[in-house]
Amino acid sequence: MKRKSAQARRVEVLGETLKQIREHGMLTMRIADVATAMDVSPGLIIYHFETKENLLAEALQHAAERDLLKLRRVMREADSPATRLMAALDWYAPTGQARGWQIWVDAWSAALRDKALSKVLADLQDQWTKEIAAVIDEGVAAGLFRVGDAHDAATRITALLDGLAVRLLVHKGAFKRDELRGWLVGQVAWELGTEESALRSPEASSRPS
Amino acid sequence: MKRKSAQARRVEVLGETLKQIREHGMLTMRIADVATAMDVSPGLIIYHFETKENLLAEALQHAAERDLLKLRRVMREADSPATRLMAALDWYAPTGQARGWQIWVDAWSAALRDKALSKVLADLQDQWTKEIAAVIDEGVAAGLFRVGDAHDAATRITALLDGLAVRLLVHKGAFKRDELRGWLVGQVAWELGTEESALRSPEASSRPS
DNA sequence: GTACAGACTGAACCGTCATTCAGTAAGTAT
DNA sequence: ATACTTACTGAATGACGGTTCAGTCTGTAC
Repeated sequence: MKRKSAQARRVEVLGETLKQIREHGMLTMRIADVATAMDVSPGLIIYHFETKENLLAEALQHAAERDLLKLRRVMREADSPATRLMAALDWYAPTGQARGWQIWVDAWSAALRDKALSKVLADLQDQWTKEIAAVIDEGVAAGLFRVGDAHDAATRITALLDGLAVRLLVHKGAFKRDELRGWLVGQVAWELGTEESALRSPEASSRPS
Repeated sequence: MKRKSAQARRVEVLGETLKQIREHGMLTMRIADVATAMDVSPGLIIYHFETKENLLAEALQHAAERDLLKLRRVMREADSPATRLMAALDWYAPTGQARGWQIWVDAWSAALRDKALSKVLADLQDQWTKEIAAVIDEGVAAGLFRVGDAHDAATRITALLDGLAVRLLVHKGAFKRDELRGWLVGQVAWELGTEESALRSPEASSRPS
């Protein structure tokens, strides 16, 4: 078998662990499955992570960091506050089988009884909200948005998205994905005192002339 | 030991199961603990419910029915559409240790991999949304509210509440409980085209003269 | 090439439950 | 009283799966 540096192996294990969490759930996922999928022995996982609990915590942390990096990349690619904001929300919103979302719902539940996980989630939420609040502030500074408190508005907007996402996960037929999109646009327009047309689609506002 | 009718015993077991779920989580809760708490043998639980999976599904169903009854009772006690709506939302909102909420977050997570649970949750969500939509319609008929689609508005309002509740569960210090209340009032006022003062507090609108 | 560190194996171990089952006893009908 | 149903016991069972550990192997340093 191939040998790898501890660092590289750990990252590899974390990735496979996240896959297994998505497939089998955070608590019901088995170390043996992670090992099998990597064509490696169960002992190796414990060798690198000590305990399953530890593995899960590090996997979540890893996923959180990955998501935050991705969020920043997504936002960097848009060129105005309005498009940046919508790009972030569109990425956050559940799409397809909502791969990413399942992990966070599992995590919410597990975090109810695990302080370490709870900390990871709280930090993630804070970062997310701050990123969104920053774009809003940017829009306010540019005279595009009007808002009482950017951080509060960011909290409400992302909370609405969380709530709608969960509904869709639990009950696929509750509403359509583009209804969700439309509601989100309406909410943002209201929160930020701007025109829906400025948010409606990436194209619409990236060609303002 | 006391013998009871199967019916009575089942209800008793379901109640204790819900307590154990709140304390230890849906998946990690043990049948032995339910039995011990009831001063009864583990075999009894299986005797009445066949399997743990079955027990959990029935417990959730039981909780859902309990909550719906409670919701209707809460709403019946208020006397105008505005107070009825806010009474429902206030009861739904997480308070104190958010006892009720933990179960539903666990359930969301478990439902990702279990069709039976998923069905229970989907039905519960539908019922909830319909109840809220009905009050909104009532308000519209009375000329108090103005809204595009009552069911959609109800979905958005309850989704926002779900999202905010989860945030509070995960990160207690994210915001204050009365901030949540305030945001909710603002959202409802906007959705329904009414005055915040009509919703602000139960007293305010139950003494309209 | 020799030595060493540290990645890795995989079989065995062991605690933890859900579930089984043979038996007991409390109600009920006759 | 007698027979019968059905709630209930509690010790045994068996599967599952995280963790251990003694030993192997591989890359690297000298």
